[in-house]
Amino acid sequence: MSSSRTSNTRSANTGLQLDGQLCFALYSTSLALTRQYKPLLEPLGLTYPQYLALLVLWEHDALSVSELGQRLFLDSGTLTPLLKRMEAAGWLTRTRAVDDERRVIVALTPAAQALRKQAQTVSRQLAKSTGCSADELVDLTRRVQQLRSQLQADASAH
Amino acid sequence: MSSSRTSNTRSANTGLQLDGQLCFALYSTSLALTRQYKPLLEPLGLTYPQYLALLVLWEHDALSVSELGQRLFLDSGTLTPLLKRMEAAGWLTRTRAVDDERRVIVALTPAAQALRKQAQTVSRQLAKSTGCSADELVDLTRRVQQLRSQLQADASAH
DNA sequence: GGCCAATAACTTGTACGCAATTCAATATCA
DNA sequence: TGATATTGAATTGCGTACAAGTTATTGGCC
Repeated sequence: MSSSRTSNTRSANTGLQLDGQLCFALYSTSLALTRQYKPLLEPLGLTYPQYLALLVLWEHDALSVSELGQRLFLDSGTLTPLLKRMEAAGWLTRTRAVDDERRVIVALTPAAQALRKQAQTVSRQLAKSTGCSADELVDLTRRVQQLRSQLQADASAH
Repeated sequence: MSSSRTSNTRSANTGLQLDGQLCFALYSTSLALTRQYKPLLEPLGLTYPQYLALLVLWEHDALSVSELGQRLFLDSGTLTPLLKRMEAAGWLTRTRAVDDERRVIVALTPAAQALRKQAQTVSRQLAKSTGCSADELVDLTRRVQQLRSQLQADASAH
């Protein structure tokens, strides 16, 4: 009667098996993706979070640190040192906004603009190593995004 | 249809939109999950990776560092300091194996064993904040796990 | 104008991840 | 057996993440 799931011989499921946890699946898969990106980004002198920042700025250049943070779901404590490293590497400039000197505007250099084409190759290679069809990728992405939205809604509800 | 900004639309997809990237969805959602866990684990004095280590050891106590690492997809560079902190906190012991002194066996203390019941509450609360049904969770987990397997297969085929 | 709360970014301290290296213990083989 | 290779942890160095606290600037409000 109280016997739980039919499938999967695992008896007495306490909800604490590592293998069954969505959280761990996302955690370990996200790290695996970063590892997959590394050899592709290393020749360009970029880390994965830095590449994400470029993705945002290629779409919309000249954002403030907090606007960038809203899109990446990261705060200034993470972004400030990351952006300083990217500035030192020559990918972007950081300048105080004239109308509001609290804001720091991040803008791409020509070097970063020129990098955009190579990045497409990186994205395509990654998509290939997932072994998924385009439709599968779109569907899975949407589901994971929806989960993120739900978590954020739940978090802000307290 | 020429260059310039915005284009929230799906036209001219170069594969470089942040929003469309599965990689970023997994990355940001994984971080969001860790943030969600934090207030639940903080009262127990645990971080999320430490909680994952406990999940493994609750299922199978007394593993070597590398066996633990295989299950968590983490290496000794990450685990050694993490396990030392957990040892200092009284959750586990680290002892050299008698038959092979290179191996370090990690075993739970009674305190960590006693924590298992409270952890079930944590897991259940998290599942609730995802807003997903049990079936949805199982399905999404399987898909993400499959993606992880595919990436690892691709990586080892380099 | 002067006071004060809010805001944006920066800083500090802790804890991961991971590549690369080091070190000790074990395994292999001429 | 002794030389050598391999293995398992630990260490080092760098780059995130993030909470908490600091500083400078701005926007009300009287």
